[in-house]
Amino acid sequence: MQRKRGRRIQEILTVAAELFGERGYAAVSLDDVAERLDVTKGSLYYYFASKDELVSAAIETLGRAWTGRLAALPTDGPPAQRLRALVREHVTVAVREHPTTLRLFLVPDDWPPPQRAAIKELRRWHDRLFRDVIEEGLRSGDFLVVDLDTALHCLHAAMTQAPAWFAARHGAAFDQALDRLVDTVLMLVGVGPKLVS
Amino acid sequence: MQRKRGRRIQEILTVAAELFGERGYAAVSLDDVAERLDVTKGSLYYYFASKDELVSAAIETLGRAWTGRLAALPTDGPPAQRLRALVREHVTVAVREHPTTLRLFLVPDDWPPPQRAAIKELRRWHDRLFRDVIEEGLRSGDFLVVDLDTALHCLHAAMTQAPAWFAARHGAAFDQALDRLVDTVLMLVGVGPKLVS
DNA sequence: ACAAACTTTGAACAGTAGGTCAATATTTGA
DNA sequence: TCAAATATTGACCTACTGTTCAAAGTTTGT
Repeated sequence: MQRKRGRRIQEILTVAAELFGERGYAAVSLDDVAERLDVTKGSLYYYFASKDELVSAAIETLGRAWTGRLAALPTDGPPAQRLRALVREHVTVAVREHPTTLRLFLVPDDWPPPQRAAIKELRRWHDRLFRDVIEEGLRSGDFLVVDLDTALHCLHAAMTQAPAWFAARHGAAFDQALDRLVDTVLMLVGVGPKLVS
Repeated sequence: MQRKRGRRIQEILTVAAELFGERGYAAVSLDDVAERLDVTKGSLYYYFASKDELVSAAIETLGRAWTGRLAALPTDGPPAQRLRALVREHVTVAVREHPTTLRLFLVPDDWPPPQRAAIKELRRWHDRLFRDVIEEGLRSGDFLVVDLDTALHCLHAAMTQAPAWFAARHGAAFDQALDRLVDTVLMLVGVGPKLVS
């Protein structure tokens, strides 16, 4: 059945994304991937033509799922509420479901050129989602930034690093940390505690 | 002469820090390092006993120089001014003098255990510098944060990612971008444009 | 000028990497 | 049940890795 093949491929991609996310492209061998799947290296070549193709597919699958989660959030309501939801969802997905894949978004230079394009497009997608909300908030006067691009950079940086800080927190501690992160990054767009400059 | 040996070692460490910063530990071979130095791999072993020892030394040298630059900044004046100076210096050093070494501070998991300790201590040092200034600002009422640790995390994330954004900017464009970054991250501690929450 | 100290080389070694493939095992469909 | 399709193996190849080291080249002090 084609179904079965699809599932097997998905299994492989999940494990691959995990490993590459943990240790990076160069530090993970196909033997490593195969071992975690309890098969031998040769089997991987039955599904993927090369290491590059495997990692490309892993990145794309993961990115598609992630972007889908963010795009599924409601697009109405006040900008501050929407931005909070976006940040919340992004970090939650990162920490809870893909705790080891931050590297994909972190250091594009880590990856061979063929993969960089895919990663950059993924980042562009995410950027779009956040940019739209912030632009709306700026128009409505709910937000205030020094510079939109810079604010987005900082926002993205904070979220990308978050999984590393949150790795050790679970349950209530995680929720608490997430609350604080959301409130803190909202300050980047002028929402929250105020102070005269 | 011992002087000459010291200089040679320094040359090697500079090149090594560059390369490891660019591509990470696993992706850089000793042949790569040797090639950029126009020597053969064997020569490196005359100065360093192993790849690990070389990379350890590179990290330590770089970290010492960097921390020194930050610690040399004046420790008087209003907190906002001091924090601005710290961010400015940090990003300037990163972009102008060590444009390719962000990885050292970015993904500790990239490095073998022996090196992680050194990197973490380096980060602790940096954290101290920024934490002290922010704490002073909080006491004096100049700053306002949701949570000190979270604000520091965000600040650090933004600065660490900065070299990647700034890589393409030179001259006036760089200064402008740096200004915007400094103003933006200052919002994390409640300084700048205000807005009711 | 020359010997001692310092530096670099290049070959060699064992281990591991990505990749290939014929042989084998398993599943599927009729 | 049995042959065709699908999936997995494990041995093998070549290239490259970190590392060692005897030999050769270069600097230095006298």
